[in-house]
Parts: sequence; structure tokens; C-alpha cells
Amino acid sequence: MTKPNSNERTFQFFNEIGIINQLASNAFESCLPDGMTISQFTVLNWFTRVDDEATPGRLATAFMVTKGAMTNTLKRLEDKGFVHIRPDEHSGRRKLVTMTTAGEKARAAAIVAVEPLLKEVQKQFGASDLTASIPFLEQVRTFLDERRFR
Amino acid sequence: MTKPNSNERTFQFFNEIGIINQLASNAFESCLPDGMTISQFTVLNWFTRVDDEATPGRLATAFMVTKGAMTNTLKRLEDKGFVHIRPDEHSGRRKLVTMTTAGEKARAAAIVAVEPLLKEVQKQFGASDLTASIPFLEQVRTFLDERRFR
DNA sequence: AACTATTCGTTTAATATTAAACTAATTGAT
DNA sequence: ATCAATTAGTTTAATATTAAACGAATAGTT
Repeated sequence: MTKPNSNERTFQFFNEIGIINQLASNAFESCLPDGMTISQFTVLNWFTRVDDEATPGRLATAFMVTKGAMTNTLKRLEDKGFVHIRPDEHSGRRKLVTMTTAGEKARAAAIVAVEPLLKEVQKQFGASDLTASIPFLEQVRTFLDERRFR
Repeated sequence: MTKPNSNERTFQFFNEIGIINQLASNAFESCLPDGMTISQFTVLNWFTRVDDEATPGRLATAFMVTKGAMTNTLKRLEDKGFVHIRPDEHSGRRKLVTMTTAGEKARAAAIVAVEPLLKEVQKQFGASDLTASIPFLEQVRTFLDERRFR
């Protein structure tokens, strides 16, 4: 039942995803002020959307990176004064990370800087076309995410 | 006319793309034999699909990586005996890269190794759902690709 | 023909990332 | 209470990547 070229089509789907990701990441990151990286922005953004405090390990899991990668990202953010890292009084193993006021400002400035790009995309495709494609992408993402642990 | 949350929806679209790319790349690369990377596979695959000979610069452009990155990828492939690199007799600046028989075999083995993953995805979503989503992804990719040079 | 500008590939220094080893702290089982 | 196992975060060594400088070769201009 499987057509001979269905592998190629499936491959092409993921290939398009990969190219879009590369182009969009480059476009996005080149908008960000002060040499902020996507990783750094994503962490700051997390603090406004999810929780106001987190351990490094929780952030590493949330972004599917290694603990070492998160140590590095948090060090960069701390150097810029965008997050505060302190020991957890209840557990000597853990640390607790919070966003500083400077971090909130940097995050807000990044949002402003990126807005024209988002508007450009919306103008081209209409918010509805983009929105319509999201549920299927979510299904694919969920499948791959669950598959990962087998 | 732009709804207040349309930025968030647009952002979410690219976020899903990014997560899918990460999960799919990991899944794909972990199928590949002999520690072959996606970059290496992609170059080998290019030789079966596009042309049987190319300069390093042409490959760098095709994959949107720097010349330095391509120098590195080709060196790895050459070390494994999967490509042959020789000077171009017509121009002392250029080199010419071709895939070796060993390279063809390695590429074929990689295709076989990756097939179960593709089948799994097709079983989950049906080749038609995936195929249906490709044209819109192509539009987005084309837009970002052309936008890049302004 | 001679000079200048461009092009091609490599090298270098920097960054972000991973896997694995490591240290310190906590948990659990007996 | 002790000791082994697990957990949290850091460090190290390796890799893939980029941007920029570089050297050599070619193309273009006068």
C-alpha cells in the first residue's frame, strides 16, 4: 500500500522543516540586540511565561539540552546581569535561578526588536494560514517526543 | 486587523518547527551507521540526486553553510574514503569532489538504516497528511530564503 | 603587460553543544 | 546509623559550526 516514493515525501517534509528552522533561526537571531542568542532569549522568555524561579536542571529538561549546556547558557546570562543564581537553602545540591529586572528589560527589548520580522511573516501568509498549520505540527512533535524514550 | 495574540501564534509556529527539527534530527542521526552525521549523509545523498561532481563551494552554497564548514565535512568524508577530492585542471583555485564506490555503499546503507524510522512516521500520520503539509512549508521556506538577502 | 579586484579554499579563534567523568549532597535500604 | 545508590550541577575533551583573515589563482581594466 505504501507508494514507492512515500519515503521521499516523508524525507522531504523533514527536510523542509530543517531548512525553515535554519533560515528562521538566523533571521530571528540577527534581530536580537546585544549579541543575545536564541538560547538566552528562550530562557528569559520562559521566566515570563512559565514560572518565575527554576533550577538549572528543570530548564535543561524544558529545553531538551544537556545540563552542561544549561550551565553555560546561565553563566552567559548571569555575566550580563540578566539572571540571578543562588543556592537553594533546602538542598545543597540545587541552585535557584530567577530573572533580574535587567533581564526583564532585555527580554522586552528583544520582543520589540523581533516584532517587525513576525509582522513580515504574518503579512506574507496571514495569521490564519500559520495558525491552521500548527495542530498538525503539534501532532508530529508529540509523536517524536514520545517516541524518543523507547 | 492584527489580533493581539497573532505574534504569539506566529512565534509558536516557528517554535514547533524548531522542536520538530531537533527531535527529528536526533532520531535520524541516531539511526545512521558508523557515526555518520547528518551533514555527511546529506552530502553523499546530494551526489545521488543532483550531480556526480561538485566544487566545495557549490556544496557549501547548496547546504547554506560556510566554506570552512564544508572544508571540515569533506575532510571527514575523505578520511572515511567516501569522497575523492582532486584539483581542477582548468582552475588552480578550484577542487572537484566526487563520491567513491565506498561512499555510494555507505549512503545506501544509511538509507536502509533510516527506513524503519520513516515507516514509523508514515504509519502514524499517513503519507497523505505529510504530503499535504509540504506545499505550505515550501512557501514559508521560499519566503525566508528570498527575504534573507535584503 | 601590469595592477587591481575578486574568487576559492583553508586556517584560525571563538562559540554552542554533547557525552562522560567528576564532586558534593541527598535518599534509601538494611 | 551506615553505606550504597541516586541526583544536581560543573568540568573536560571533543565536535560542528561561524566569521574573519589569509594565500594563491584568476579575471578585469587600463
